[in-house]
Amino acid sequence: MKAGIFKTRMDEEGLKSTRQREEIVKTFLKAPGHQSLEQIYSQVIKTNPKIGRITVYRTLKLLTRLGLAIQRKFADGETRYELASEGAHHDHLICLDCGKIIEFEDPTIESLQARIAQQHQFQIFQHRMELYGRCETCLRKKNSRRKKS
Amino acid sequence: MKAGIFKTRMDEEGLKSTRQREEIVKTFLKAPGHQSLEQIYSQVIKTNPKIGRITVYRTLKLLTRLGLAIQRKFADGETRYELASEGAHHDHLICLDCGKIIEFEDPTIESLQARIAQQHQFQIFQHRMELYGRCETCLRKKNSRRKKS
DNA sequence: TGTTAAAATGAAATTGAATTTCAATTTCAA
DNA sequence: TTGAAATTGAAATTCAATTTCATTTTAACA
Repeated sequence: MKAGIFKTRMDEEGLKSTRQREEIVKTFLKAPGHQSLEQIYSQVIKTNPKIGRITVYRTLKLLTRLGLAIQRKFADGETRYELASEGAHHDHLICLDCGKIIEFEDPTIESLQARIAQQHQFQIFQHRMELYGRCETCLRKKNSRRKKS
Repeated sequence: MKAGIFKTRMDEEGLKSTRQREEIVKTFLKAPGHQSLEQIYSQVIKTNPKIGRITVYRTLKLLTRLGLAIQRKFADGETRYELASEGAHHDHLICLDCGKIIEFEDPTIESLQARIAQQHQFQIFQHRMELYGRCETCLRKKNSRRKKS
């Protein structure tokens, strides 16, 4: 997503573009991934310490409403936001040691969904799949530590 | 799970069995499924209005620690508890209209997990898969309503 | 059976994330 | 430039969940 789309969508909704919103959006775009509200906020105040946490909350919520951001809640409870454009529909691998979040897409999930839906006569709108474990880096670290001790 | 196991596990941990705990556990066992803290609490006070919400919270947390209950957080944000014994590893279908939660197990999820893990060199400990949509009953209701209007 | 240390209870206070309120400020269309 | 409408941000509020702490209960032991 380019910053321009944000302004266009704002216009469409009759909303106003402010300095604060522009800075928050710019910060959000600069560091993609799955950022928590606190992470975004702490980045924003580096540029402009006058912007309040409240405005960051509101702006991210606004981006979500406009369809430009997606809100995610993983098992750790923290609310995170990611760019809506980052791949149509992906799921997540989460490292329980370092917190790294990796996106993945797997075509077989779709057919799996379809089968489950049919079995239970459900109409599926969306899904959530998260795999929790240990990433390659943390796995190596742990193994080398074990050898030493 | 039988109520007896609870006492045995309590003994093992050096914990004390109290009237309140017994009533909370009995209530929890009586209505299996995926109950929210509030649902359990409102059932408990029907039997004994003197039991506080705090004790219900603590007891469910205790059951989780003992491995007898499992805590779940779905997209609606409410914390729910289910019996640990209800099938080793299952996932959930959630109706967005009526809130009904259906459990399912699918063997292909395991192989899917294994493939993703290998691709990303992850070691998977656990997963979470939730399908959100509309259940058969609500689907029928919606269709019949549409025909009438 | 009585005593007592350890554990549990429950009311109130606290926490922490997120939201609402409201007066002051800013934006933008006319 | 002006003014209505929207936005901002501090403070207050909400809401679930947790912690604190004085009181009560439990169960092990004398």
